Amino acid sequence: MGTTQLESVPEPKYWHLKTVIGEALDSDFSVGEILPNERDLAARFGVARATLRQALEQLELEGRLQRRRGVGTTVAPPRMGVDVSTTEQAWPGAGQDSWQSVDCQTVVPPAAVARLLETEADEQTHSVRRLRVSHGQPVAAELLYIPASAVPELSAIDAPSGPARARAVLRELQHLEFEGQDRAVELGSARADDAKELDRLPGAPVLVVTTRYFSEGRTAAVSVATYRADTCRLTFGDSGDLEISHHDQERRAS
Amino acid sequence: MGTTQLESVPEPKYWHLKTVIGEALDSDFSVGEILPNERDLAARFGVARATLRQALEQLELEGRLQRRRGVGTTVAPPRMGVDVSTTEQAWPGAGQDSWQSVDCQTVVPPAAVARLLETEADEQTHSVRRLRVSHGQPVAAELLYIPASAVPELSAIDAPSGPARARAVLRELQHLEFEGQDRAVELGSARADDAKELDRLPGAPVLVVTTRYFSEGRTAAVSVATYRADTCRLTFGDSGDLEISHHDQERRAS
DNA sequence: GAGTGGTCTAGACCACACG
DNA sequence: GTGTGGTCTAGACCACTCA
Repeated sequence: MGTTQLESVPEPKYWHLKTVIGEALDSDFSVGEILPNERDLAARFGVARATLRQALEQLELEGRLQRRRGVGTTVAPPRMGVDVSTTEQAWPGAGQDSWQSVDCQTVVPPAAVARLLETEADEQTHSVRRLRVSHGQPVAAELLYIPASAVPELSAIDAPSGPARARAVLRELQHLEFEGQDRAVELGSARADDAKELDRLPGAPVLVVTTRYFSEGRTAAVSVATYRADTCRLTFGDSGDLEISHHDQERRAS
Repeated sequence: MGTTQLESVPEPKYWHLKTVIGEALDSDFSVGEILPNERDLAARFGVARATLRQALEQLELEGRLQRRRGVGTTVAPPRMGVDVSTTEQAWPGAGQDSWQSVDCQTVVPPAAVARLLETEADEQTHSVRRLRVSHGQPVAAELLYIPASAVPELSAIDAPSGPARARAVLRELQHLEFEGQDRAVELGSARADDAKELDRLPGAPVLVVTTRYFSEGRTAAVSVATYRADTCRLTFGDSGDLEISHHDQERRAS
């Protein structure tokens, strides 16, 4: 009787909110503009703050919003394309590769890395910390693991740690014969140390790029690079100028 | 007096929980095993259910848990490696490429896709829907856009829609000269239609792979493929057997 | 119908940035 | 200090799966 339309599958409020706000971002806001605070927005839409936050979280995940504690919520610029192509086959640190070395230590790698390196679980590796900056922003933090046995000359390097040692280690790497590399991308959440380098909170979504470097028939190095998922689009090949946002997709006609 | 240790930066409860549960998963649970329900777990750890859920969400995001409404929470198997390398340069649908065609329609593409295709905003395109299945599970849903003007022969195909038309369209594509492709990966959230194909809830995190196909000096096709971020690790090159989980990384000695 | 995860509420307090 | 987003609580109800 009263129900003219049967809401067979009621859409969650936060999903509907996300759509509404997303459309508002397209039409009424420009990049960098600040949104009303969460309490006001929640009141305006007649929902609890937690529900409003669920919608904002999704929009942030899609790279459309940027939220900073103590500051506010702003409209994010389009994601920047970051080249991670494997076409330029070379050791990390070769030439000018947009990474800056931060530190180097000697550590026993985590089990997963040891497995990739095909070393004993407790074998020592050099661990180089690097940071990738693009357009003035940190976009990725990397840990590069090199088995001590792969480059014995490294034991001769003076500095026990620090950026100087990191650069020296990378320099030694170039002397090995490069036989290829291997890459994988998956979703992860930022560890505390990575989050700090990337200016994000721990647990922030990141794209984890794992690279294996081969030399002399074995795995000579493994790199685990965590890219900010909110601000980065990883590009392979010459698609650096590619300009697409997933949210721009719409439902096609049914 | 009473405070022997100053908790300078108290770790969020959900973060600590995530760590504790993560360790428990490694030591006390095996793949496929079901966890206690959320209400019991929350009570056991002495936190609100919302807080417990925040921890579980993170673990699910990292591919360590699988939650299904009405069923329960289970320990997820390691992510499967899905090859998306660009080394095998060819048109989509060529040979046996692990995709199955589902449907084909004639639509005006979303603005972002039109931009990639370098077509007018309202130009018609063929839109092929494909599904990728790996190890018996759907891992990706794709929409492939081909400007009507790029392959005029397509207007002669009989079927107005359906898988038969999809296959016919792909067959026509093979006749064009292949000049290269372009790929980008970014984080997104599943649209309602993709979520349904992937057996996930709308908004679930996905890895969006955008590919441009070039022919005769122009963009002849654009593919937008959304991969389940929880179950997939995208591999480039011959790293299909790569076995790493990000969570396996640990803090290195400071 | 019982049990599960998913959504939602209306509060509270905390950590942080900035003037 | 004030205002922001981040965390947390203790409930409630809903949608789904399965016996």
